[in-house]
Amino acid sequence: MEPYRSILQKRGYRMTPQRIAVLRVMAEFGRHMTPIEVFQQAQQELPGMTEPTVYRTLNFLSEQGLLLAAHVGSGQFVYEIALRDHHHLICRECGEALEIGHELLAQLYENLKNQTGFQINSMHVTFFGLCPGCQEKKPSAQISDNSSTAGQQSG
Amino acid sequence: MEPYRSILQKRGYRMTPQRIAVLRVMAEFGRHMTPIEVFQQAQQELPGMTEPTVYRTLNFLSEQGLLLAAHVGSGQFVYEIALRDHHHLICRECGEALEIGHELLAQLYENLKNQTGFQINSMHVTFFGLCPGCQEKKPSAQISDNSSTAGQQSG
DNA sequence: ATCCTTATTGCAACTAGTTGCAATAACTAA
DNA sequence: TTAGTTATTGCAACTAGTTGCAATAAGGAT
Ligand SMILES: [Mn+2]
Ligand SMILES: [Mn+2]
Ligand SMILES: [Zn+2]
Ligand SMILES: [Zn+2]
Repeated sequence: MEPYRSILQKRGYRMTPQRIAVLRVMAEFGRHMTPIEVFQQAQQELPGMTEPTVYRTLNFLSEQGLLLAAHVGSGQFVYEIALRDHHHLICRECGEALEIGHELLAQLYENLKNQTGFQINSMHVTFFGLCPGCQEKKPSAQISDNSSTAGQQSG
Repeated sequence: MEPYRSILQKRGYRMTPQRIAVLRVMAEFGRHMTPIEVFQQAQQELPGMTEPTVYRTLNFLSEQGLLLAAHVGSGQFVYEIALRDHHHLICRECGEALEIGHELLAQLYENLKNQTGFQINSMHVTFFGLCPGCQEKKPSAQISDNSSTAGQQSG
């Protein structure tokens, strides 16, 4: 926990029991968690803790790079402890999820840098589509109906 | 509006005054809008319309590919009429936003298909980073502090 | 050890978004 | 046209997430 403390202090922020509780929970579980889940767990670590503080803490720690945030599926926000840069592929049909390393996006980010000047640093992107299994079941609605007026599904 | 109607009907859904109102608003404004904005505008088109219906309609039309959804900045969901496939680059520092065509991501999606089998169809992805201007002001915190424990900011 | 500055919290009230369910009304088919 | 099926809506209650502000306490300095 002390490394986290020094990171924050160097930037003029403070380490608090509430932030420790959240970091502890995130480190212990090591997976995507909703704010509500974090709140429930953090309350066990630190009984007095309130909901607004959890939301603010999750947001703050994400900004500081200690946590990763992501939208998965139905627009719910989830968080996880930041250890390795990675991204996610999720099947719109069955929900199957796959984790991929950042290497696969490195070239894209470099191209974007060259063509737009933007230095992209999104290290936890979620892509949606169809998993191999669900592609078979669906007769690839690629060109058939959408083409005229509409584009494609959301991201 | 009739083309939209036939798209939905072919899939077993119905065109309603509420859906027409939302589509009208989205087509008229032609930009990213929050659900609340859409609600206020749609109410003018169709006075009786309620909030839950707007949320459900936005979600439904996104699933059907008639609208695009995206998360921009502070986790707020925005929608826009689906005309052309595109993505967004947003500066974390000053908020500057840039639109890019899908061609820039096509190669990535092809690589993902080859390496994972997933057929990605996210046609409205938002990437965060630093615009050219803000890169100068910030001494590129690339390696300096984050490296040991933490990863990078959220996406 | 004590004081001081101000980042951070808790509270309470608020806004945003979701859900179950009965009533409504598109569309289909006679 | 009319009747029937059921997708969709409105309502109301609910859950999720945000915000202003005064009270608290972390960490630097003495
Ligand atoms: Mn993840
Ligand atoms: Mn857009
Ligand atoms: Zn699948
Ligand atoms: Zn900028």
